[in-house]
Amino acid sequence: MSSFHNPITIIIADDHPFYREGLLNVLHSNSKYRVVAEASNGKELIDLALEHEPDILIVDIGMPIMNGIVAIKKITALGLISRSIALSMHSEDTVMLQMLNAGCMGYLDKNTSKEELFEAIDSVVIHDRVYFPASTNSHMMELLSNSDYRPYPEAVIDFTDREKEVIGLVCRDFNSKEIADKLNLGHRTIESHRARIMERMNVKSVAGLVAYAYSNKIIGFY
Amino acid sequence: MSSFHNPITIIIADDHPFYREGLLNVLHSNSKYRVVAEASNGKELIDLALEHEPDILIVDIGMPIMNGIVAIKKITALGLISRSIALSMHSEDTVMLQMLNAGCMGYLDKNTSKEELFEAIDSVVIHDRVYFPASTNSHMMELLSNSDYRPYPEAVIDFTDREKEVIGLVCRDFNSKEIADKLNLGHRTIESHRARIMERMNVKSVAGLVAYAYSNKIIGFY
DNA sequence: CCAGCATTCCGTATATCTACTGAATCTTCT
DNA sequence: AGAAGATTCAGTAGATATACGGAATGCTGG
Repeated sequence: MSSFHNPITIIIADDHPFYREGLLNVLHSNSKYRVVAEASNGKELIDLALEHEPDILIVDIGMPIMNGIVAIKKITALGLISRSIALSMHSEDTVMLQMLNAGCMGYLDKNTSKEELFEAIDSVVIHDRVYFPASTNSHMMELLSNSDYRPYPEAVIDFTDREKEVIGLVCRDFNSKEIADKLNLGHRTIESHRARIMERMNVKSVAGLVAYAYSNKIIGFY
Repeated sequence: MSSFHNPITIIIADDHPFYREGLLNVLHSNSKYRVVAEASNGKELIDLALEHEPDILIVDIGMPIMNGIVAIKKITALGLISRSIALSMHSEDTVMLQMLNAGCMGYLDKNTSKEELFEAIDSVVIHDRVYFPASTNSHMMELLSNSDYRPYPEAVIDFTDREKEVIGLVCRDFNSKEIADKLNLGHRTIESHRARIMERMNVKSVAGLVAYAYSNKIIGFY
């Protein structure tokens, strides 16, 4: 059903050169695979994906400029490449759900093994099947069956500049009045922004807002 | 003044095998350096440091089980090794300050270059001088001179089990009453915990609490 | 056994946030 | 010019959180 090159062509995307080096090394050790390009952020990834049209993208979620989920979303939206595997740091289940929404077919913890990586690639490219590591899968099932669990709504929300500014200041422990003074605005305005942000994030309180911001790498980690 | 082996002996610590692989590769390419061990978490790092007593530790901050800062702190507390370089994801200045407290002599962004890594190692090991990348340094200066900036108090706070439990639930957007129900406690008890946690974190509100928890990887990222 | 700490609980008062609305500018895009 | 969205501001009410101070219980290591 699925057609692909031989060797399987791959683009890897990660903002850490050493991690890319490691990935590259591992993939290079197996002649079944060929890495045709490397990207260090989401924008680069889009350009390179358009240029090379590889069989699969192996994409780090947390990248500067444009994160992996947004990039994958845009690429799949272009109808270009339907196969990608996301790499994430902490097997965050919310991220996993976002990814599925974005159109990813596989998910790997960043501290995965060589064997699992190969298995994931083969599953997605050759067998055209989604791949999730057994461990995280069961963990997610558990979470999904837990009524307390409330996944974040969309894959990635495009917050406006002002919203991102407010999010950043909230995360830095400033209250509405302090933020208002800082931005020369009324505190009610800030509260409007906060309410709107929380509504869009689908969280109930400032705690959720900050957690969401960190989980989704919206803030620059001052 | 500073004595060291030839080649310079190194232990690297990172929870991601591929990142380790990349680091290893880069260091292996230069005969001046020799990696004598690899750790995938802070506890392992401590054991290996005791065993090998290398010239320098290159340590990722964000690792499971025990993070890099705690590990370095414990190792330096043992008077064993005084030289280490911390690797961090996002050039977070709060982390940088924590690291200095812990006794680190160098700091590198995880997406640093091969050249900068070598420069950092040589600076710390050979010249016995602290190393900070020019970019982050100026940025930090700017932050330090900014009256709004309030660094976190200690390097790492040992929160009690209950506190960590509460921190986790707060980060998951539950309010005091919900947490109380979940733990079968009074909501005032939870508020006491929150107050105590915030006091120790030296933050003013939930926002600061959650931000601190994420920045310091206290929570398990559910 | 005692000191120290973790854990639990609470009253009062104030600060801050959140919900629910509604609405006036301003920019941007078509 | 008109539509859509971003940004700004605000009233009212109620929910939550925070400050400040105090206290009882239980466990643990010296």
